Amino acid sequence: MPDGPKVDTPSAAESEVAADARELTRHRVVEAAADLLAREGRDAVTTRAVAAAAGVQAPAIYRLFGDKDGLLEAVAEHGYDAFLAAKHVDAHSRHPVEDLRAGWDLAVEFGLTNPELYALMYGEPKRGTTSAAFHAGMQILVGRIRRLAAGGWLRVDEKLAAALIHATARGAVLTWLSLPDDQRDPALLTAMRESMVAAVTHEKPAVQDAGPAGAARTLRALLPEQTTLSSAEQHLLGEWLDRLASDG
Amino acid sequence: MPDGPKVDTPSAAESEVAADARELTRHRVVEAAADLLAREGRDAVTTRAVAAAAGVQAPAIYRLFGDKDGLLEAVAEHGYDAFLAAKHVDAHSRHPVEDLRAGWDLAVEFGLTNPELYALMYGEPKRGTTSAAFHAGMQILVGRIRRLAAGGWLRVDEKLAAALIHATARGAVLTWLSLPDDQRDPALLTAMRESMVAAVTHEKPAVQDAGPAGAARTLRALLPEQTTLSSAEQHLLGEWLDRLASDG
DNA sequence: ATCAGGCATGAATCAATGATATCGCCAACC
DNA sequence: GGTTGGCGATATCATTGATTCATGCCTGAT
Repeated sequence: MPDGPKVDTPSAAESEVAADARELTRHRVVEAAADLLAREGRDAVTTRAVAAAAGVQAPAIYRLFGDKDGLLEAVAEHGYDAFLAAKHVDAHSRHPVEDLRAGWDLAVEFGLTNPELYALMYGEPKRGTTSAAFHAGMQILVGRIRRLAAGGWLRVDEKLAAALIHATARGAVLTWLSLPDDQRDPALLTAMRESMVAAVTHEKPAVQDAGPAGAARTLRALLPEQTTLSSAEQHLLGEWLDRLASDG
Repeated sequence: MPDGPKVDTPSAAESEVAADARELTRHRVVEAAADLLAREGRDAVTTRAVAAAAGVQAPAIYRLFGDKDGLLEAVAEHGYDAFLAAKHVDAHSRHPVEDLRAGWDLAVEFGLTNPELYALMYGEPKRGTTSAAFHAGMQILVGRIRRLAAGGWLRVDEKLAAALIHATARGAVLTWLSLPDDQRDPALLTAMRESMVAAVTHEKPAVQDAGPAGAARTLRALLPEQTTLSSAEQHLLGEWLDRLASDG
């Protein structure tokens, strides 16, 4: 059973130049594989073809990535990073809902720009759970969702919002890529996006006043309507909300 | 170059019993492959394993289906037909929009019930264009869309509606299957469905009144900023807010 | 400066798999 | 009854993922 790619262990006496060389060949192999994938499709990405394109021997791939799946994983991560680096995302926009749209568009654009890579990452369901690139992509959205929530725009749970954003983007991209060129209607993408925005956000923020105090005031007023907390919990919650409301 | 599966040609002199026998073995092979796929996953579906399970020789598969892709295509079509036959869809319901919901639910249920098969059919984008099962699945929705259009419920183009329905279902299923069991929230499916309904039809969405959930979500996101409560109080408050936020 | 050890290199190699070739038999058609 | 065509069966080829093994180099210690 292979231990996976060798990594620097604290006890290992490994020179830095060797580690650098290793990182260099690793990068070369990943780029060769990514190029092969984008240029000739997934079936062209064989260990032999990658090794030949990168100028290394076949066993080197297994030393570097453990197995072919490890290589593909590295390719996915590299492709995603490269795309994000090229787009230099501007973190803040005027409106959090606009940020949401921009984030969704970005995810979709990644799929449309790198169809083979996207199919690799999000085609087979099983890969989703373990992929590092999967979480990396989600993480970008989490920050925007948090700001939506802070502004009182979020219509649903944060986790549900993340799932909705991802699912709509995934369906939009895969469906788009499935369609022949002459049937690809850009309206599909905008419709999916706006549908997602409507599902995830309110038209008006649920809280008028900004900051924790404002949110606490709003929740305090609506507290009698809730049915999930016990009366004791509700009572204590009410006191805390009063303190928070008077804090600002 | 294989001509694909042999079919009855008008000029061919082929006895009916031979054709029946052919159909029988064909069916047996398809079922063996489908069983293998559902039971042991896609990687277990090798030509040898299928041939052994069906009690035929490996070359028989190629005589019947042309190549492995033809076999998988047949498996997809068979699986879809079998699912629809088992559900005996009632064609007409009281309301065309309800029909739309039912059709979407059906498509999603198919995916959740046959994850491996669904990944086979809708995982890789390229397969979508040529697959017969792909069009068969779409065709069922087209009828319902037509009735929506006849009733004046359709908000968008019929083709766009079909694409939207398919894309939302595809994203919902693949995302659902990607999530580990403990993170699968049924609300994702209903939210995706209602989002689709809102995008496709004129039915006005049930305006869920704000309620405490929205304010709870807002306060939850802003909780780290508050300075009034102790960390223990904040922790417990966070848990309550999570419960309130996911209530709506 | 010398030497021991580990690690990468390079070739060969294994096992699994998709896909065919070939041969013979049996049944159906003329 | 002869012939043709399809099917069963065995063997086989080519590709590909993955591994083994011996060799040699380079690092780091003595």
